[in-house]
Amino acid sequence: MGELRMGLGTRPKREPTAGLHVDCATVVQSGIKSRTRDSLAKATWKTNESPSSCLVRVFEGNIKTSLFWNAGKENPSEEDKGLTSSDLEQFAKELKHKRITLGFTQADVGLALGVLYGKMFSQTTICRFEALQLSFKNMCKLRPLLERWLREVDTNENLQELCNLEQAAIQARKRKRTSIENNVKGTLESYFGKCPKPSAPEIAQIADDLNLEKDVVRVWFCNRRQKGKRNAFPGIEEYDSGTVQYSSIPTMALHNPMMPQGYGSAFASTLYVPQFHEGEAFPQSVSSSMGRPMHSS
DNA sequence: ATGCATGAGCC
DNA sequence: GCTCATGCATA
Repeated sequence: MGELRMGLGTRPKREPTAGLHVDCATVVQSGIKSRTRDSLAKATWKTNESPSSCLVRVFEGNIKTSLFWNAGKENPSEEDKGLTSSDLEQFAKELKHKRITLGFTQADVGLALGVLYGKMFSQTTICRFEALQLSFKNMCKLRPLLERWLREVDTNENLQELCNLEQAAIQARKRKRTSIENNVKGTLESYFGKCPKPSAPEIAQIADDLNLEKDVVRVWFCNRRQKGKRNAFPGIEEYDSGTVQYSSIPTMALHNPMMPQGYGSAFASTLYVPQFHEGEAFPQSVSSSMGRPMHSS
């Protein structure tokens, strides 16, 4: 059961290299794999086989498909290369449309990727993919997998059951989440406006001022920077870390003359803009006039 | 849908 | 100690 937890219960470790500690050769020889997708799940589901043993088998199948995934990684031709942002934009729409049409949730899709290809993703990631809120590179990387799901989901009636199975194996993992008050967030934003990359002492100072833990502040800045780059599809950046010109947060994200045409509304709408609240560091007008036009779904 | 957190990889 | 990909937890 230890192995099972490793594969399905715990967060998948960063990709290929150390992710799978099971002897793949052994698994490959077991000859279990592809039948999984056809009838195994449905059959075992109804035959009283314990979920765990069934899952072990599903997992074994995954290992082989993950080999496929790993192999694909060495073939960058399809990744960053031929993909344009409008390709991605269109694909994301198609994905979402089909997903909804077929009655799948974002979580279902993430789970399905795990079941089918051995690389599971969370609802969060699928959501961000659909909303084009991942980095360009990340989008390119995920697209092939989702594309395959798009094609295979039609011919795979057992998918839903497999997903249900897998879901049952996911145990609740506890993690803390600090909640930062809105006014404090506003202050952090203003600090960020002056300096998006504070040094350790500066972080300590800020933490002290705001009565937060240093780590919380550090992570907040990391996340804030990442958010600024999240939609950094070629040509778009919220701020230029090289040319020190941070001073007025709101304005920098405002008009972006460099916005490539292909990005259109979807990208503009996902470009992050700080949200300020009443009585905070920055005038409401700036952020509210900017808003996020149409957030689908 | 999004905020805060984690961890691998890198400098 | 940072970036980046990713996800739990929650609004």
